Amino acid sequence: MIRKNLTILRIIDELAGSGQTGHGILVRNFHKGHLLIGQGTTTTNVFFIRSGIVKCTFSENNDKEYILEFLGEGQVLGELEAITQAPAMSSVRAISDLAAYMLDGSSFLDLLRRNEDFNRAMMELMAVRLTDTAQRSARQQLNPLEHNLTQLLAALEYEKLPCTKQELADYLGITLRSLNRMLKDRPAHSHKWFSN
Amino acid sequence: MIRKNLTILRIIDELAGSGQTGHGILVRNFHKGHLLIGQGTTTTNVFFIRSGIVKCTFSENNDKEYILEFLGEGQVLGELEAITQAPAMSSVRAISDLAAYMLDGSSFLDLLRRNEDFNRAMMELMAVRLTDTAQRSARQQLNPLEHNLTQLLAALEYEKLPCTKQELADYLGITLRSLNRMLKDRPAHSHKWFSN
DNA sequence: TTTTATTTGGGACATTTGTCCCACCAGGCC
DNA sequence: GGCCTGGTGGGACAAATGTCCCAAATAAAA
Repeated sequence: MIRKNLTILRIIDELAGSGQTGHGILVRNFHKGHLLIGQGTTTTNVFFIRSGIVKCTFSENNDKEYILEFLGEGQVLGELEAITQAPAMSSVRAISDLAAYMLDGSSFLDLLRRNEDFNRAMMELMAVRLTDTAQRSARQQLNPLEHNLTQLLAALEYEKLPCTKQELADYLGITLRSLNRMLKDRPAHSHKWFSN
Repeated sequence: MIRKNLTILRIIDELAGSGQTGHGILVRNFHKGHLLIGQGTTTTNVFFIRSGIVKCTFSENNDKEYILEFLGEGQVLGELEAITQAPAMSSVRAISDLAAYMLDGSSFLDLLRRNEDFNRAMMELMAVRLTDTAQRSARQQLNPLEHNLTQLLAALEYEKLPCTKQELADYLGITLRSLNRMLKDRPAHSHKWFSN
């Protein structure tokens, strides 16, 4: 549900600590709600989450928005844009206070080229993301909402994701109204997941 | 619509031709309908399409199936499984006669490690696939079907994809009945896209 | 050619989902 | 307190989608 990647985090931790320059890796803090990347804009930075959670969203008619994924500890932001040299495909916003490493795109590409372990780790990260993204997309189409909702609620029970109902609906790709309806008609389940 | 990647194809073409061994790269032909990778099975091979088209599908209750993407010239199959060492996340089936390069997983990983150009090209390929997959997923949720259908038909007009209506429906994540309905109620458009 | 599947096209009805609208509650602010 | 704003919960109706079922056209097999 909330994607993480401790391998990458460990590598970056070490790199940031070593050498005087820390390989151009900075540490920055952002407060909840801060927009790290705006869909369609040209970002030059790559981030690595130390702590906190962000949501990646995509919108088209800009009235509705779809949540692609929630990223947590060790996850990378802006790599796709750095690699393809294209404007950001999605927006990324902190939904909790955030601590992250930050470095510019060219340094990131350098790292990819020179550090074999890092290269390997990024390759795996992208492969996993790709399978996860594809699977979620497929499941969302194949199963009735009822089923997807059940899965989601189960995942949320121990992930304490600080998000609103609207965000849950956006994640499921449905309207808030539909979400409420399903929660209501749900057999005697405790939806006390909203610990926020 | 049909993903391709000439850069990769060029690299593999050269590799396959050089050296006596051709770096362990074989050329194989498959006929339409052949299953190259079965969801859930453990594949050890990686393929590079020389010509022809395949469809990648995912199914859960195995009665319905969702089409993740159509891959053509230069595209790679089985890389995700080789990289993550996990069983195949989707099935891949030829929907036209096919010619492809083939090599085993460990050779592929070697290539990734030793050949910088190849590494770079694969990195880009995965990044592009990731953005495309995510975007398609998002669009499918955000827009009404009517809109998605229009897009799809437009793409098909010059891509002459040899697939059935059922497959189109599977790609859109809807039932065949729904697809027919939309095609019928469609303003005076010529859906003569079925040149097959 | 006859027979058998596969593919395609659609009617009728049940279900699901969206849209519009209203109401309640809690926290921050004047 | 009163006043806003954002999050929440749900009624009523319209629109979209699925399910079941049947029929014609086309392709494949005998």
